[in-house]
This record gives sequence, structure tokens and C-alpha cells, in this order.
Amino acid sequence: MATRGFAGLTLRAVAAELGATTGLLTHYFPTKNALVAYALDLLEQRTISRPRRHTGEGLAALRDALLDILPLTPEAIDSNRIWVSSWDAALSDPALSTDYARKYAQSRNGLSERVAAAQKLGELPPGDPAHIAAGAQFFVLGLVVQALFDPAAFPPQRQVELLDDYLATLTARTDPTTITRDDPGGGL
Amino acid sequence: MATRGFAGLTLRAVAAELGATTGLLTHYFPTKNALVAYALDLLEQRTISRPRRHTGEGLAALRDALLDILPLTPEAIDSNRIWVSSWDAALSDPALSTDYARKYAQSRNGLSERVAAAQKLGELPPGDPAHIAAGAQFFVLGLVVQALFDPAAFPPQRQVELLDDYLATLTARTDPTTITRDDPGGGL
DNA sequence: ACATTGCCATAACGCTTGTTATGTGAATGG
DNA sequence: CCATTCACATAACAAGCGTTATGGCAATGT
Repeated sequence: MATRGFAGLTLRAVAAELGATTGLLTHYFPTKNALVAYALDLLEQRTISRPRRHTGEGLAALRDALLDILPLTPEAIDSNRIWVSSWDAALSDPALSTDYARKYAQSRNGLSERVAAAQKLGELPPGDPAHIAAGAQFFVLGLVVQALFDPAAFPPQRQVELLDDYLATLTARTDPTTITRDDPGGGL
Repeated sequence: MATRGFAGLTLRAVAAELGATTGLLTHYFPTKNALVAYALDLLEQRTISRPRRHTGEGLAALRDALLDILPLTPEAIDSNRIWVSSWDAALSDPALSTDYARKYAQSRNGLSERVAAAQKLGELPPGDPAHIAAGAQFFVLGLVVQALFDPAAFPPQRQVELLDDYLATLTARTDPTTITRDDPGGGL
């Protein structure tokens, strides 16, 4: 079911997987969209309420939260696959799109708190926590996508290694003189 | 066309957008998949052969390459939207999946060369160029996705700012003693 | 000027889709 | 113990899909 993609997701396929028929589905869901919405909600609830890592406070807590996102286990791979596949539909529907944007912003807020805590402990250099949290989210998001496309190149160990390298660069103090920050990004 | 998503992509819709009918399409493409494949190839060729930024060597060149990926213009937004939407189909089809993985690895190689050049110039600290390139790719990839979902929160200026902040952290030397690299990532 | 070929619109076909209607056996309640 | 309701399978439906004929018009070659 997680393997056939959103495009090939049909009521009859779902029913067959359940060992039932379309009658069951239409009995409980008024429409297909309702079913999909419920399924995505269920996926989200499950990922929220599943056991989370908790190895420490501050930077360790931030690392835990990021590790919880990565496709390190078969179930996490499935979840992330469904999640990425849903982006097509989400980007097509403005309502869904804003909903996704809100959820991602919430996720950034959660990370931001942990960043701030790590800063308070002196484990991270000062700087806008929201900014740093956003960067961490981007990094993990990109890693998720790449790991889904090429699991052989990004086994769990490599994913953790890459994440830790990223966190290591964060712990180092930035040198504000090296980069040209005033360039507006033109110059093509 | 870029706005209706892969799911709602139909031969008749494409034909209508072209001011033609399905007859034209079937005359030039044996099947719908061939058309989609051609369209994606065309998109790739266009993004490859479009004018690229070139503001300097070393770190600036790396920055240029990353800026070229970001959805900073309406056309780049459309390209990225189509691209992200195609992930659903790509993840469902193993052949497409490996093809995508290969392309992303190629992209990382290109970035890796620029990282190495920047290191030679002393603009980036030593370390595996492929590793650093991968991190940069992840960051940009995640930023792309977020910018697509929430363009208001990530206008071009903010995207450039976030990227530059990321590059700034790269330029700083990492402190290998702060992070626990031996933790295999467990502890749930 | 005529035959021929290529381009593409038109129309039809078979199939699958989401949805709706109908039936049926089991559970439930008085 | 019967009536009623519920849960679901079965079947049918219109709509839309990709694909496949078919036909005509224009360009081309002789």
C-alpha cells in the first residue's frame, strides 16, 4: 500500500488489501478524499504518539527530534514515502498546501525550542533559534528525500553520521567576515 | 499545467492547453508515459542549459550552483513544483527511482567539485568534499520543498539569506569534541 | 493536374474510476 | 421470537481515462 504510490491508490485496491470490498469503504467514508484525509491524519497521529527518543536535554534533545524524522526503520521509511508522495496532491490543492505549511511551521517551532534550550546550555552558539531550527529542518527534509530514493547509498548509519556532521558544524562558532551576505543573489 | 499536479495530468488537458486534441499527442507519442518522460527530460535539459550564475570561483561558485536550484523566480517555482510532484511516480517505479538517485548523485558530484575547489582556496575547512556537498544538497532540497509550500514565509530574499547562513556555518571550523559521534542513534 | 503521403481532428472503444443503489445475513432489542 | 437495524457484499452506473481506428485536408512530389 505504501509501495504503489498515490497515483495508483484506488478504493478497490485499498479494499482488496483489507480483504473487503468497496462497500465497506463507502459505508464509513462519504468520499475518497475523506478516506485519504483520514489516512493521512492517522499517519500523522501515529508518528506523533509513537515512542520518541529522549537521550538528554539541549542539543541531545534536538538531535533526538531530528533522528525521529529520518527513515531509519522500515516503518519510518513507509511513513516518509507516503508523506513525500502526498506532496503532489498537497501542492495542487491550496487548502491542503496551507495546511501542510502550517504543520511544517509548527515542526520548526518545536525544533526552535530545543535550539534555544541548547543555546542556554551553551551547546550552540547564539543566533536566531528559529533560523537555526529552519536550517536543521531543511537538512533533515532533504536527507529524507535522498534516503528514500537511494536507500543503499544512505543506510541508517550514514544518515545518522550525516546528521551528526551537520550538528557538529552548528556547534562551531560562525565567522561573520568570510561570506558575502550583502549580495542579493543575482549575477547570472 | 504546472498547477494541476501530476494526479490530474490527462492527455486531454495537455491537448487543451496546447489548443489541440489528443490526436496530436498520440501521433507524436506512442503512450502517455512516453510523453511524461519526454516532458521531464525536456524540463531537465532546460534547467541544465539555461543561463547559470557565475559570480566567482571556489565558495562563490558553490553558492551560485545552490542558488540556481532554489525557486527564486516564477519559472524556477514551476520547475521545482513539477519536479517535486514527480517524486510520487518516481518512488513508485523502481526504474525511475534508480534513475532519480543517479541524477541526484551526479548533482552531488558537481557540488563536490566546487567544495573541493573552495577548500583549495582555503574558503572552506578541510573534510570530505562529498560529505559537505551532500549536506549542502540536503539543505537546499529541504528549503525548496518548504518554499514551495509556503512562498510567503520564504520569499527569494529569505531563501538567499538562509542559504548564506548555512554557508557561513560551513566556513567556520568544526569542533570535533562537542558532539557525540559514537552514539548509533538509538535511545528511544 | 493528379496521386500520395503526412498531420491531426474526430469519434469510438474498452477499461477503470468513484459513487450510488440494492440486497442479504447477522446482530440487536423489546 | 419476531421486527428492526446495522454492516457490508454485490451489482450497476455515469464519467473519465488511455488508446485505437477512421476520415479529411493540406502539403508534396511527379
